[in-house]
Amino acid sequence: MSIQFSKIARTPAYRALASAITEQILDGRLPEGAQLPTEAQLCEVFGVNRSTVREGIRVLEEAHLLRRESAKKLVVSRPSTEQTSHQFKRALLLHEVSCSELWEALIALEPAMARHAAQRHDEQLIAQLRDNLARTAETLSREDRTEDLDIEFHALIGQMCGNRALMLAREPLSSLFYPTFQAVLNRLPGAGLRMLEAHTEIFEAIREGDPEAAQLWMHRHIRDFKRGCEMAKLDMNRPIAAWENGA
Amino acid sequence: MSIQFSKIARTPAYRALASAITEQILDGRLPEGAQLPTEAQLCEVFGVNRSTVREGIRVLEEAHLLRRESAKKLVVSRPSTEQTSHQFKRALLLHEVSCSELWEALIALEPAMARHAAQRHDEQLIAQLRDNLARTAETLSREDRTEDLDIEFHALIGQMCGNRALMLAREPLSSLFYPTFQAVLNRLPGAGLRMLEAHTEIFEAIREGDPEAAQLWMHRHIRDFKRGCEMAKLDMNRPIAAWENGA
DNA sequence: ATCAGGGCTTTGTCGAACAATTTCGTACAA
DNA sequence: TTGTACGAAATTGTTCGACAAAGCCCTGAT
Repeated sequence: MSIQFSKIARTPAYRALASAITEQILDGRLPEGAQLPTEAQLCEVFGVNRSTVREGIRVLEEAHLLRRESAKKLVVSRPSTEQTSHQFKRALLLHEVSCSELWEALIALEPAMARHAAQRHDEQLIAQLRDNLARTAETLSREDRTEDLDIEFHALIGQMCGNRALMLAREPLSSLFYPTFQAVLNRLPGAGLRMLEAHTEIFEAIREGDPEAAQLWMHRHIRDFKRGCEMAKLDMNRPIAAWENGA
Repeated sequence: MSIQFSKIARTPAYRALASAITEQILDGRLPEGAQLPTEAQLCEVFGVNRSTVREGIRVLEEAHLLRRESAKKLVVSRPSTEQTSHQFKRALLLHEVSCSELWEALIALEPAMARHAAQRHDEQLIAQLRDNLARTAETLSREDRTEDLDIEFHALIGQMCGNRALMLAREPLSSLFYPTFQAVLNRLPGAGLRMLEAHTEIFEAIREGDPEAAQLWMHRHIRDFKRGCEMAKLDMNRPIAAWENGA
């Protein structure tokens, strides 16, 4: 019988350093906002050269576990919603996920979020929603950037439902849909008005604290959108593409 | 009137380098699998020192846009499902998202996925599901690692629905729920059997290609799980915690 | 006490070097 | 001609040392 050997794991020092710090962050020994030692001190602690330390820090910065607060203050951080959502978006983009895949995910999430939003009463967010509707009505007459207000409307509902897991999952999907929104609104004359009507119904349901109605109208709204895509002759099976303001 | 100045963006060279390469990857000039020049060549191209080049590469590696294929072969990569899902999980963990938030997201996603799964006919995945059920039945008598099989069952349905957006959103949520599954199964004697029954119904619906039934049973299954948490006296408002095998 | 200035610290970047390992090319053997 | 083994070159991971620029702190003058 022969002895079994497994491959020797050759971990570079910069990676070992990054892992060591990551571990301390994840188990709470390094809490959010804690300031890290200087590069020179890290050299001593880990017994490696500054170049190596710096490579390790790059890794952690990109993972958003560290960030620079000022030019020479490196602190422990937690990945922000935007950062996480940005990573998610990029992955979906590179995998060339199709519009229908996105849409199927949205129609699962958005109605649920509207439902939860209706169960909360946040006067400030209700006011923001009202304001959003007013601006939408106004821009409709000018045929101008309506899609931005659509995105905003749904984002506000996301905030209102107060569920970070849902928010984190929804935001990238919604934002990747932007070019499609744009296309539908441009090609279908009645789409903007129809959108405003649906938004209004959803808003009313949320304001009155009626989860069922909010969910139902949101479901209709999203379903309608797909119909809009079909009427605008958009190919839902084509992969989504990045749009200028953020990939 | 005074001239307005905006802050001068002082981008470090390693970051500029990372951005330049990222851009080329995102717009397709550097396709998946393409091999990058050596560090020395990158030094020449960008006119910076090798240390700087290396810091830039670390950034891209951590973003999973580059990976080492062999020790000295650096190729363009797209973030894998596991990598993206890992980032997502870590973010949810660090933000101390509560069990009920996770659950609300899952009950929005899982039934939709079961529905889509029932609309496909993948004999191989159906066979895998059948096998999973058999193993679940077997382990039930031994009270042994049933939670692993639960995770696997839902993952298989995720694969079956064939929607990568849904899969990417669901996987981290499900996996973060692991310790909770475990707790419920340990504390509630009948929970394992009840789970198996629900899985069986879902499986049958999918096998018969009945989307409505698949969705309905999955919904019941997830709803039941919350009930299980309540009966097991688990506090759903407590933040989720990492479990040993992967944070 | 407040403010300005100067010195120290720290980061970003550079250049050069070396060990270990991989890859390549070549010469040799079948 | 093909296959193989050896040696050389290339490449990465890492170290050391250095310097400019920018930020921070302390002190001294007002």
